Amino acid sequence: MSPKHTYASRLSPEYPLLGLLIQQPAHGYSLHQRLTTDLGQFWRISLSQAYNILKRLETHGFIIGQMQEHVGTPARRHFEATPKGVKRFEEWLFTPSGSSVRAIRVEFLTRLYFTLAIYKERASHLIDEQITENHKHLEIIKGALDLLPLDQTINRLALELRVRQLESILDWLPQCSTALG
Amino acid sequence: MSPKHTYASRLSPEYPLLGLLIQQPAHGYSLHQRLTTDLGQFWRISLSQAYNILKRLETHGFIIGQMQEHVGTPARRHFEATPKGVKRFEEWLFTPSGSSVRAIRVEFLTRLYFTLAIYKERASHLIDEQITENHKHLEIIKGALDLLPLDQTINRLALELRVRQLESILDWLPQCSTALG
DNA sequence: CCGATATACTCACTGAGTGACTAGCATTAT
DNA sequence: ATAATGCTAGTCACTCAGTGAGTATATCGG
Repeated sequence: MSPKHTYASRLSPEYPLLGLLIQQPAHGYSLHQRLTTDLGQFWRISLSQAYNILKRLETHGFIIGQMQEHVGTPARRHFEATPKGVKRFEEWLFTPSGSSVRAIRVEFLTRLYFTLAIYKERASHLIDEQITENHKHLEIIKGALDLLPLDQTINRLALELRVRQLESILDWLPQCSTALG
Repeated sequence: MSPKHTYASRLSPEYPLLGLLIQQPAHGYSLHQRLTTDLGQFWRISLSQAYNILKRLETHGFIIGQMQEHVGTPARRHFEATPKGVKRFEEWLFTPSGSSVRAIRVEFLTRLYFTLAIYKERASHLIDEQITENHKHLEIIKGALDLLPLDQTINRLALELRVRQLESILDWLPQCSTALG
């Protein structure tokens, strides 16, 4: 009955949606609105995709939805997270973000948002953790670049770009601390 | 018979695969190997995904594959691009890359690789075009940042990161010109 | 009363990406 | 000699990502 595998990567839009639902139960439409206003600079999903994800979260038992017979408005389903859903969300929230550029932009910022909202005292630790993680990652990339033959022009350019990107992230991360106070 | 829509975005792995096939016909396995060695720092797809894409390219008529009865080795299919496939690839190659971070890392570098390999004289134009495109994009992001209320903490952080990322790309782009000589 | 816009959601689809599986051949270790 | 390992070559069935068209009601200005 229940799906065998659940592939959803840590960057999946299912996590911000689940997190918002934990903060406040809602129906699909308003949930999507909250996502596009509160996290709109790094989460942009269509309304229908939001509904797709809600459907999946429900079949996995992470949320439950019930019809709300509010007279005068179109029928709508009110969703809230189950304990299982809360557990899933918190497990995600407490596992370190990847250090790829995309992971920082999307995964780390999302985790920072919810950490600030729910577990504010952990936020500064989250940032520090990410800084050391990125330093490590930067060294690895630099090492790979050293090993790459000089005639691998395009691959070298790609790595040099990643080095610059990671350095600029490391410049930016301390700025996140200003969001704490 | 033929599919109604073809959504494949400009960042789709179908383009590097198609491009490599145009350069040199091959069977799936060796094609995948070429991708992971020649473009491996920005294209990482699994073998089965490569086969998925080859299958799609074939049903769309962009490539054709025929069994190769080479005795002594397992049966394998030899693919080559059709004129329709070449047309599709070149249309993609000549439309400007997006200026998102991901588009630069993946789409622009891929286009640069094939431009250097096939139309070397266009490469410097490609780079200049991308530089002006990114300058424009940077101004747009900066404008959006100015308009964003100060209390939109997370969204502002996201935009500030994008500004830094775009600036570091603009530092990096001139370096690509060294690949020309 | 009419049309535009906002609310609220469904459906069918293409495309991205994974992981388990099959199978032949070659090399290496025992 | 043979058993184990690993490379070559590919298939299959699946989940997840994301789009676009379509449905239907409510609200509000003119």
